[in-house]
Amino acid sequence: MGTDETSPTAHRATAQGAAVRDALTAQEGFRSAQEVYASLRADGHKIGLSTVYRHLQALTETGAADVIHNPDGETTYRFCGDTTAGHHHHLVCRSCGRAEEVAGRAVERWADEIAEKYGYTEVDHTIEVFGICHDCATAR
Amino acid sequence: MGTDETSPTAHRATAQGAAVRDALTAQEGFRSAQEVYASLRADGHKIGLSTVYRHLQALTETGAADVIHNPDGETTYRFCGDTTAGHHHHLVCRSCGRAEEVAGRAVERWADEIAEKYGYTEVDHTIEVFGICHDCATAR
DNA sequence: GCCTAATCGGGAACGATTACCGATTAGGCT
DNA sequence: AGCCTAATCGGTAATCGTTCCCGATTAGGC
Repeated sequence: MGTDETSPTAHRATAQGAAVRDALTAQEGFRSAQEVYASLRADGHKIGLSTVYRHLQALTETGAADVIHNPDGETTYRFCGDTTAGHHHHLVCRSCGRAEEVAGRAVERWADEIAEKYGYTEVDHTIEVFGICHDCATAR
Repeated sequence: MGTDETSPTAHRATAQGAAVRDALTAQEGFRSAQEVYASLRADGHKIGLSTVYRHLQALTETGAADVIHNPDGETTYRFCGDTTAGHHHHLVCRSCGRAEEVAGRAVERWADEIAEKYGYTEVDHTIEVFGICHDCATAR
């Protein structure tokens, strides 16, 4: 029912739009717009940086991609197959960029509780967990 | 106990260093380097932008200031009187910038748990809660 | 095929932050 | 008190990521 309306992304189907989505799908972890752009060019795609940003934002808006700002303040994107997944957070590997989606009902509750305790409303939050995944750890 | 070693900040006591710290202390919420710079200039201080950044970073390194990246990716600083306070998070008002320090043992535990569950080590996390404080809410 | 509007993409513009480096200044020493 | 040296300052240029602009290109309905 009321999920899909006309076309996947938005209006016209373009090669560039597909390329950006593919580039994101092709890899596990979070990647910056610049990285996506670089890898597309490396693959021989004719695409502009502006276009990459444009599509990345579009994907974000439709919920097809997750965004996080890493500790350095860089904006990174990751494909999120399940548009209906709704709210969730990430456990991101600092070394390889790979990420696990984690639900964490407990944190949501905690956030709501302290917000209420201090009388804050319209609450929202940023929660990301960074670490070194098992593979990267053993690889040392 | 073994906290303070020689002098408060680092080396020489300078007027600019004090000015930056004062500017930060003077207000409750998180403020960007640019804002601190602007308010210092507005107060008639002769200080350079580079210097503001320098001191802000110094304060951060000594733990005298907390840093967070707001959802827009801006880096903001806040004076943290208690250097021994250790790890904590913030409940920040989106409207006035004011913030409450919250401990949240529960979240720490949650973060550690999921990290362990997925086999991640050297775990660290970013947790900030944003909302509208009571004052700002009623002011509408 | 043609036409029109949406999408591209290169480069300029932008805002935040860092780097550079000569000028200034704190403060130990005499 | 005055001097000397090294640390700090601060203006400007450089960097980096991201957005804006606008003429060129292209999808796709007719």
